[in-house]
Amino acid sequence: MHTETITGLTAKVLDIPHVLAADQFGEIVRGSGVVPSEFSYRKDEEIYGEGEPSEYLYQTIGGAVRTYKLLSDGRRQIGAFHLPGDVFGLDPGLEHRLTAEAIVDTTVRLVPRRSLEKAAASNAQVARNLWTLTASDLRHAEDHMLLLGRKTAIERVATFLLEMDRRLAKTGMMALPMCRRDIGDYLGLTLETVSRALSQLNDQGILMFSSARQIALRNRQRLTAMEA
Amino acid sequence: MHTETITGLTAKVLDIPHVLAADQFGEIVRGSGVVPSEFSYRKDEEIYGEGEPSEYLYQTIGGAVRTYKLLSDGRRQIGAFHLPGDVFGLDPGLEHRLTAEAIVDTTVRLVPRRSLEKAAASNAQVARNLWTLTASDLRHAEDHMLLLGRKTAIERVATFLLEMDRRLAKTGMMALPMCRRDIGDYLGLTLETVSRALSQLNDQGILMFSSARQIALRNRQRLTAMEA
DNA sequence: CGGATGGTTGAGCGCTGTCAAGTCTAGTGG
DNA sequence: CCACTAGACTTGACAGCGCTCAACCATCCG
Repeated sequence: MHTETITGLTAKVLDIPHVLAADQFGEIVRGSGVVPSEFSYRKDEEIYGEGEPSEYLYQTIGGAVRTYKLLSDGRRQIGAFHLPGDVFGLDPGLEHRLTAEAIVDTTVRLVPRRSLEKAAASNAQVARNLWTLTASDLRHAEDHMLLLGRKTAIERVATFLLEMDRRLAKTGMMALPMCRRDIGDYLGLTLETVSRALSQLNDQGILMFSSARQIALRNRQRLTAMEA
Repeated sequence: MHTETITGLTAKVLDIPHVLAADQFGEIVRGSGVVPSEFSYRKDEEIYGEGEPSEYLYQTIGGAVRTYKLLSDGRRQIGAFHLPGDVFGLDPGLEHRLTAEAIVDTTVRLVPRRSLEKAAASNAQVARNLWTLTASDLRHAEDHMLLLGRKTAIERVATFLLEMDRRLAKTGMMALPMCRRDIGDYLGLTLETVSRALSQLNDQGILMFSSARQIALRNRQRLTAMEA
């Protein structure tokens, strides 16, 4: 049964504050009467490209996804990381505005947009959930503009750590799926600057590495004070 | 009659590419059966504050509005400028996520959110228009994240000029309503850096000042090449 | 074991910020 | 009508944060 899986995810989604108060994807899927498919992507595989027709709405089940834009010379800005439970791919135009790639081997659930549009036309709750999902993305983007435009390197990294801690820390320890370059491209920094900031926080005892990507926050209060 | 005013605005709105293909505000208003009120604000007057309950949806009629976020020490990131025809204030949670202020003396049309919510519950077209408005904001925010995270100062200013030229140039000349500090806080730069970039573009013959805020682009092609 | 990928750290530089002085403009009152 | 003032803008000098380039180290996987 799907319900079991969906219910399992609901608890997870509730942990993600930027997805408001409910399992939007589950509600949308149930409201539209469509059975979602599952699909898997290998590490670094493209899920969809910027400019391609937007045909599906996705939910990450396992793994992690980055969505990004490129400048002509290759400079990259990652707009968001999509962790288990997160919904992505909802570009309510005809085309995707960012490229989506699997950061590690990733499984997603997906439903055709066409059936969502159809359901939204007659089911106000589905329409509202779709709107709320877009609004969540907007909220994140607004916060991220403040970070990119006005925060210093150490403040950006502090904000990033708190965001990831909130979203994927289970046992006080977080396992980052992305490399330093991805973090840099998310924060508008170089990978070296990210590395230096993390080392500095380690030296100050604010975090502890068990490996480069296994990080435990040891003092969230000081980190919160640093994010400005 | 309202229709006259609304029709007058429609032509204007069509000039703004990030508002898609229609006068969303007008359609929403008509679909909800509410008569919008008008209200005026003086230069630098606050329209709503971050964290306040979001009670109205606004459309700029005359003047200009900035929406921004602040860090605790006063650093400011302007998320968007709202020029005549633009809709703002649509934060689909309970609270506004940014502060809105009039940049110059400004007149807005406004409708209560409550009546929109009500209309959206039964009128799918109203719901879709609200969603589309939020999606337009998201698209702008995604583009702006790329600018803030990855573009150089001169590229940011070039992008800004092309955006403003597109949105408010009438006779090949644009009259900027905002000061250099506002531009800097929009582009993640200081006002001095903005001023230097504009001077440089002037020296290169890419633009021409008739006064500090009256600017004519003389070579859009070179400017487009500079925005990366 | 050896190579590849990812991460850390150092040295030096450059872009943009800071601080400051000077100019221009618009608005105000004499 | 003009002097005065305040705010906005420009420009210069200098400094510093974060980038570039480079070397080295760690980990993973064949």
